[in-house]
Amino acid sequence: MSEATAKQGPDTRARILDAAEALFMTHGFEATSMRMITGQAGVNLAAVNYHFGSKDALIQEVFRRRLTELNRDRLAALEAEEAVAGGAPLKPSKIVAAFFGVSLKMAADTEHGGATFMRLLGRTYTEPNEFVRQFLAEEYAEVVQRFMDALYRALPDVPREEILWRFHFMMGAMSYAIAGTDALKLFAGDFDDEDPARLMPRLMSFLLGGLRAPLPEEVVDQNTQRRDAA
Amino acid sequence: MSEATAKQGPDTRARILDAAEALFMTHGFEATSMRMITGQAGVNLAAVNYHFGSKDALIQEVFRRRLTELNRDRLAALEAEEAVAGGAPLKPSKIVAAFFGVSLKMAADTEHGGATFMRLLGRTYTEPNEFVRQFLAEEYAEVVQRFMDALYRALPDVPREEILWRFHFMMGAMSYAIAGTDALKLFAGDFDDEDPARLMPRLMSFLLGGLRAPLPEEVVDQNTQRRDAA
DNA sequence: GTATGATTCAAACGAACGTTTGAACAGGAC
DNA sequence: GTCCTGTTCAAACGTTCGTTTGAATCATAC
Repeated sequence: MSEATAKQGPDTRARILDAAEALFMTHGFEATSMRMITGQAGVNLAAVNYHFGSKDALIQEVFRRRLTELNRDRLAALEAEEAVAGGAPLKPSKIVAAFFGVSLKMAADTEHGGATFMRLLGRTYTEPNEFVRQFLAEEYAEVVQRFMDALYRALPDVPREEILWRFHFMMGAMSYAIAGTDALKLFAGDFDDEDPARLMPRLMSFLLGGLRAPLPEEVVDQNTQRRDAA
Repeated sequence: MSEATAKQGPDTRARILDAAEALFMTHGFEATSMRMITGQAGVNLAAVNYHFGSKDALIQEVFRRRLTELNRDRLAALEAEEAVAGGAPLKPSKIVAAFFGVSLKMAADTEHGGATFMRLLGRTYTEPNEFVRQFLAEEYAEVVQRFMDALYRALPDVPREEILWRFHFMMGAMSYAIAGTDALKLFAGDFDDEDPARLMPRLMSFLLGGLRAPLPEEVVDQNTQRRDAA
C-alpha cells in the first residue's frame, strides 16, 4: 500500500463532487442529503463541511467545476468559427452548432460524468433555487452575450427581441434533448434507446428550422400598430 | 356572518391545493414544507393529512386537478380540427396549434393560477420525483398517443422516430417558453417583459419551423447504411 | 525521535421535517 | 336535550436534516 493504493483512493474533494453531481441529478438538490453524498463517496460526513463549508457551497462548486469548462469550450468554438470567417458575419448554422454542439458533446461524455451534469444543468435553468439561478446568470452572462452578438450580425433583418426568444426556445429543446430518452419513454413506452451520436444532427435540424422560420405575422402587425397607435 | 363570511372562507381542500400549487412552483416539492402550505392557506397543519392523507397524495392531487382539465381541452381541440377536416389528414400546423395552444392558453391564465401550474408542469417532465413521473406518464399516455397518430398521418413520409423526437423538442421549447421571462432575464438582463399574447405566435412559428425542417442527412445515411449492412 | 499543520473520524447538536393523536367543536337527525 | 358524523385544533411523536465539536490520525519538517 505505497502509491496507487493510498488509504482512500483519489482526492476526497473530487470524490465528494462526483458523488454529489450524480445524486443531485437523480434526486434533486433538496432531496439529496449530506449523508447520501458522503456515503456514496465513501468519506466521513463532516468532510463536506470541512472541504466546502456548507451544502450550498458544495452545490455551487459542482456547477462551477463543469460550467467553467463548458463555457470556455463554447467560446473557443465560436472564436474558431470567427477566425475562419475573418470578419464576415457567421452563418447561423455555425453559431448554433458552436453553442449546442459543445453542449451535446459534453452530454455524450458518459465516461467522465458529463452526461450526468448536462442533465442536471438542463433542469436547473427553470429550477427555483435562488442562489443557483443567480450563480448561473453570472457564469452565463459573457458567453450568451457573445453568441447573441454573433446572431445579431448573422441575422441583421430579424428583430433582436425575436432572436432572443428563439435562442430561449432552442435552449429548451436542447434541455429536453439531453434529458433524453427517459423523458421520451414517459409518453412513448415502446421507444427504444439508440445511438446518442444521432441526437446531434437531429437536434441541429430542428433548431435551425426553428431559428430560420418565418417571423410570426402578429409580431409584424403589432409593430406597425404600435407605431400608429399609442 | 351567515353566508359569504363563513368561518374560514372557501373550502379548506381548495385553499390547500391553491397554496400548495403556488409554493411548489416557487420552491419545488421537497423544499415546500407542510407548515409552509398550511400557513399560507390559513388552515391547521393537520388539515393536509386529514384531507389528502399525505404530502405525496397532495402533490398528486395538485397535478390531477389541472392535468385532467388540460388534457381534456387538448383532446377537444384536436377533435374539433378532425371534425372540420372530415377524415382527411390534418395539417401539421393545426395539430401543433391544438396541443400547444391549449398549453399556452392555460399558461396565460394568471387569474385562476393556470400560469403557476404550467410553469410547475414544465419543470416536472425532467424532474426526478419517481411517482410524479409515473403519474404524469399515465395521465399523458392517451393524449400523446392521439396527437402522435395525427402527426403520423399528417407527415406520412417522415419516419415515426423522427416525429417523436421533434415532438419531444417542441415540448422542451414550450416548457422554456412558459418558464418565460424569468429564465430569459438570466442571460439578458436588459430584457423587459411584454404582452404575453405575443408569445403564442412567436412559439408557433418556431415550433413549425423546427417540425418541418429538412431531415438531417445523417439519419438518411444511416437508414440506407442500415439496410445495406448488418 | 518530537512538533506542526492538515485531514479524518465518531458523536452529538438543535432545528425542521411529515405524521399522528385525542380532545374540542360544528351542525343536523332524531 | 342526545347522538352521530365530519372537521378543526394544539400538542406531541419519532426521524432526518445540515452543521459543529474535539479527539484521533496522517504527512511532513525539523
